[in-house]
Amino acid sequence: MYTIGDLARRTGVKIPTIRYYEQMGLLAAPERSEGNQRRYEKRELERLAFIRHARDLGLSIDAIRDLLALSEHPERPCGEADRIATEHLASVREKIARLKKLEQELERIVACHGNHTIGDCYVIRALADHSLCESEH
Amino acid sequence: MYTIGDLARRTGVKIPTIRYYEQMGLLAAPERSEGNQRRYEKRELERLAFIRHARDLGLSIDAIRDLLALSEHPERPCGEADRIATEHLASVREKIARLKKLEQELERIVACHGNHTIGDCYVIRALADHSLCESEH
DNA sequence: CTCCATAGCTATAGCTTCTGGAGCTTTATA
DNA sequence: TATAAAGCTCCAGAAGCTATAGCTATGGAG
Repeated sequence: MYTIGDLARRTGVKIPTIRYYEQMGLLAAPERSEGNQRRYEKRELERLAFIRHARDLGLSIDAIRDLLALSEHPERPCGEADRIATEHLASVREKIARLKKLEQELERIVACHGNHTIGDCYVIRALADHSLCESEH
Repeated sequence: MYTIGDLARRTGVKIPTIRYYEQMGLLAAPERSEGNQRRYEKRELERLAFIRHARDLGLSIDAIRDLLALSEHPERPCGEADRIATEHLASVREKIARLKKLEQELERIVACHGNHTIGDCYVIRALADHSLCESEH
């Protein structure tokens, strides 16, 4: 039996976050002690570790809920799990692409290196005038 | 004189967002018509375009507030503006690095291609067992 | 057995950056 | 002048937590 604090220490998920996951339906409401404190089994520790890992990978709460539901049916085909992960990979790649464009634009903007005045600072002028940008963003 | 709708059309910032920026102190409360509707000058249109552009580049509301304050003093040195932009560039680069790690991990995870069952699906197993990961994240 | 620190409880609010809706008023146009 | 489009304020919600207040339970020492 684990207390909520045990779970927090073992998974690195903060206590209020564990309670929040319970509220969000990622974790079932666990048994309680006589004094109304949550008491968890090993299964729930593993489930929380799964959630933590998926969150670290950037999956949404909704996607995780779906994956957890799928994982309860080991005999079913895994196409759906694959679809969720693949879609997420695509969204990660999109984010990377977007950020790289920003990176380029920012590199150009900071080229002024702060050694003159605001009045002719490229940072300020570039922000004020979109047409100074090289690409869309 | 522009209405709030004119500003929205010209900058691509939605009307509730313009009002939100006013609340957040990025835009000063503008003049009002006799019927209490907001009426803007060209200056404010330009200011909003600046904000829009900076948001597109991913700068926070706070950073933008600082940059706007700086831009009111063209005679001052621009080191501070440069610092804000440079810091932001660094944070963009960090995000890119983190996302690339995620991308790699997800690529490995989706390699199972959904052609078997949940029970031996690599997506599910990888999420359940962090030790299957190659790098930290 | 009592005391105390630590840990847990609930409920609620706050963060960030908007977005949307309800219910009403103003403005512009025909 | 009638009416449609656009504006107003206020409030709630989305995501994923985090923090606080005010209280109770637990576990070990003396």
